Amino acid sequence: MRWSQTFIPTLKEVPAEAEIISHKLLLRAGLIRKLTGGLYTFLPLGLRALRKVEKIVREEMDRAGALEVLMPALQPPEIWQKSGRYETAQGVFFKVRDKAKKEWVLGPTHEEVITTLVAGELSSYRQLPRNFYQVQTKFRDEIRPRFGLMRAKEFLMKDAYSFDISEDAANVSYKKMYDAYARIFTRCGLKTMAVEADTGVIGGKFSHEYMAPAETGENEVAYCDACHYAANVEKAASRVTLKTGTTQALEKFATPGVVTIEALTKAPFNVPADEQIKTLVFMVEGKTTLLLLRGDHQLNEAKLAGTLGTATFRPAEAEEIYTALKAHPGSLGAVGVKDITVYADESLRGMADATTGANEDGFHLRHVDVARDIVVHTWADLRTAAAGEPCVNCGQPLKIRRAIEVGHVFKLGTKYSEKLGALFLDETGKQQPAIMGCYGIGVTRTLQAVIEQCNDKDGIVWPASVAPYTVCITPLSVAAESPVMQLAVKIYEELQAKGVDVILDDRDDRPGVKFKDADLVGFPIRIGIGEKSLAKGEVEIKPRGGAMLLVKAEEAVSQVLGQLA
RNA sequence: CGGGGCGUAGCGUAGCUUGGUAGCGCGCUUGGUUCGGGACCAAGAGGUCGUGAGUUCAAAUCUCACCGCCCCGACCA
Repeated sequence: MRWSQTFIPTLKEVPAEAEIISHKLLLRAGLIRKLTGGLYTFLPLGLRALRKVEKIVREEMDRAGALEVLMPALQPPEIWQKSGRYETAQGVFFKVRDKAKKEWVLGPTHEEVITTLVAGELSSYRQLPRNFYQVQTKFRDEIRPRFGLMRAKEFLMKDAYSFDISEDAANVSYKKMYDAYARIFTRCGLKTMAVEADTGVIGGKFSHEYMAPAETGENEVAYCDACHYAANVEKAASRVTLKTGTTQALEKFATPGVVTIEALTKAPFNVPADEQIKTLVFMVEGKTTLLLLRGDHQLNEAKLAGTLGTATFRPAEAEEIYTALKAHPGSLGAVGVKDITVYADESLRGMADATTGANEDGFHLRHVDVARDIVVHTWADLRTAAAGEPCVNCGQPLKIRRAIEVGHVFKLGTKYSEKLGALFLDETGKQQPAIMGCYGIGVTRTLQAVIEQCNDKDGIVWPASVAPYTVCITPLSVAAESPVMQLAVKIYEELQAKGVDVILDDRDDRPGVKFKDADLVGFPIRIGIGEKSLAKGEVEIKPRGGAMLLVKAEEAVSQVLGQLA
């Protein structure tokens, strides 16, 4: 491609709408343009890079034995009613109506469609396992689209769905996808880590997320360098360091005006936060519920949802709290509480000599022995793991870093196959629901994650595998009869003949403009051809972010091919 | 939806407090000089100042409503 014949609208200045580096570079390098919030047009260069990510995804999915299909983006609400997600996924749908006023939904995901297909087409264990995938536009009415392609209303996703006859077989399918994902991201030049994840509203038994570490990521990952434990903080566990003390008689003491953990740590009380019990009041499906945590710990709502088996809960209002405990927040406790369900975090098990609210405004209790003084209905892991806490596996301190979720693999089980009738006959002639897995990669998000990880002060530094063009030839004179341009065209044609994606910057611009643009867009290799070096029979080969190499003109093509190999 | 910020030419912005001819840089057009890291000179084109009401002799500027965008939180690939 000749630069003058394509469309690469680079920007010197950063559009005000962009906050993070990858979003700025997507706009500045002329890869995308915004139509409106959360909706973007891919320009020729951006589309080329996107297609390269897609190609890698397809190759690895095919290699893993998945079969490509293409499902409708427009879906009937009936299948969502069948699965039960018409209600639970309510918030994400874009809905449309046809001429007859019938409602349709734009697909946010395709479990319902694929399971309906399989229900009709597969009926014997002999036909399984099967794994279908597609690369398709998804529509989600995101609460808050942001960061360009990172979270958009419409985005390109690779989704795959596996169907198996047994748990063991399903685990094999899961592992295949898990491994394929690692290869996909590695080939895209993206550093990722697979972490244990919460399954959320999709449901299912377990899942892993592929996380691309980046300061601007929307997720936090807890991980251990010593044993390679890694989990989304929504899911991450840490070991408990037991705080025990001597058991003495309960004692109520006055704490006028003290309504925070923090205040109680100060003089004259001096009670360390990790010796306090934090009492939270939640309304769980309409029922008042107490949650107990150590004073220095934070509630993890994803874990709470998992423990409760429902996501229908909220912090109680002030009046509800007073009605239940006859005290206001800051003086709450669970000592002596009856008739209210109490959930306690594991870190409190066996705790003694603790301090907690007395359920009387202005008073706390000390010398609390949890086992002796509090009736706990359910013990569970309810706290958010924090950096420095001991790893559940090996006890070494956990670290926490931010990351971008680029892929997610789920072991689903039979939730959808049962509801939508994806049943098969086993060897004994017995009807069984297929065991499913589902697997997603945000293709557009992956592209942006690559840019977020691969850039410097001058622009993008593309991995060759996903660069829109791998080589940019920059002749400093573009007059057709000039030796510089003639050599440029010759090298251009030779590289094209070798199947290299090459762009020839034939614009009649000053060298500085061309160099800056090439750096901004970030082509992996730039071949500079100017009169000075050509006088010595040499051309410049400049890897993006690497050192320039002077080579004989006739060796340029083989040099470049060697570098790309 | 809650909290915060912002809408002025394709992009980045000044002007708004204290109402009175809409300004600058980049980009764009034409001509000339330049030509190895975002050139220079000259002449131009381009604006319903987000929209609608209101106050006023007069509104980018003051008031109200609405719309849109960005950031923080809940959601997710």
